[in-house]
Amino acid sequence: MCEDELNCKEKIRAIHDTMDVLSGKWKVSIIACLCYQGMRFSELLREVEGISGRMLSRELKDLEMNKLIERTVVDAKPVSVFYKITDYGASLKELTDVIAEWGIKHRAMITEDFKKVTL
Amino acid sequence: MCEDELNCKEKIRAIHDTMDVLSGKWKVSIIACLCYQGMRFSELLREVEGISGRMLSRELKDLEMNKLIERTVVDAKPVSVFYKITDYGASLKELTDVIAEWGIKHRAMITEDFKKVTL
DNA sequence: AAGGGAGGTTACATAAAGTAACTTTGTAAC
DNA sequence: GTTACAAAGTTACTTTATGTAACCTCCCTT
Repeated sequence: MCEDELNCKEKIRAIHDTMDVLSGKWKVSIIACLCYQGMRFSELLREVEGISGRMLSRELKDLEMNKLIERTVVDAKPVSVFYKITDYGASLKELTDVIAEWGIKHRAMITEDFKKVTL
Repeated sequence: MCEDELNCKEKIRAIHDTMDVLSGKWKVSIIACLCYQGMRFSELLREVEGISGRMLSRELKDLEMNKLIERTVVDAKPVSVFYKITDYGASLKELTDVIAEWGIKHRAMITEDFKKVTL
């Protein structure tokens, strides 16, 4: 499956397929976070800055349905819930890396522009 | 700037930075499309399946404001408007490639699963 | 002069996301 | 023993984003 063979419409269909699974502004972040290590609901809430409990709850359900993450209820004294990436979910790591890399370059560029304007 | 040095929060911030620019479900597709070749409004409308004129118009404005694409009015007999990717926008090509590649693998997997269920 | 394409915009309707308060179970603090 | 607080959500309500359809102007063809 050579990427160069893709024509424009095929590529756009493939992009839509990915976007359907990763819809919304939080899923990529959650996946990236769980690629570092599995963690609990409240830990995710702290790591994924800005997300609300309501959205995190929904997004985790979606991701679980798509078999990208796994939910385990840990029967400890105060019951806790552990989320971890599946092998399939881990196949998105390259995607999160590339997105993060661009974000870093972009921030650097914006910061440069800002300096120029204020000099 | 080595990606391995990124901790979880830094990576998530970088992802948010990218997502802010690429917000909504159409921008990645539009960028991918214009990475193939510049084209007119009506051509984009045909290539990016499912998008409405209203959304295409908005998304193109956003992308132009972020200097990812360039808008040129061609003073032909019926005036036409040409959109092309900027050098900066072209820096997103790898991102669109990776997203498209995952979409292809994902579709293949879904199709496999479907076969198993219906056998 | 009627119809159609190009490049949009406007008004209205629905879906997704954000905010804040509330629940339940359990543990620790006063 | 009764606040008080954490975990993991849910519910009700508000705001924003997206979708649908009709409409507009300019020019061209039939």
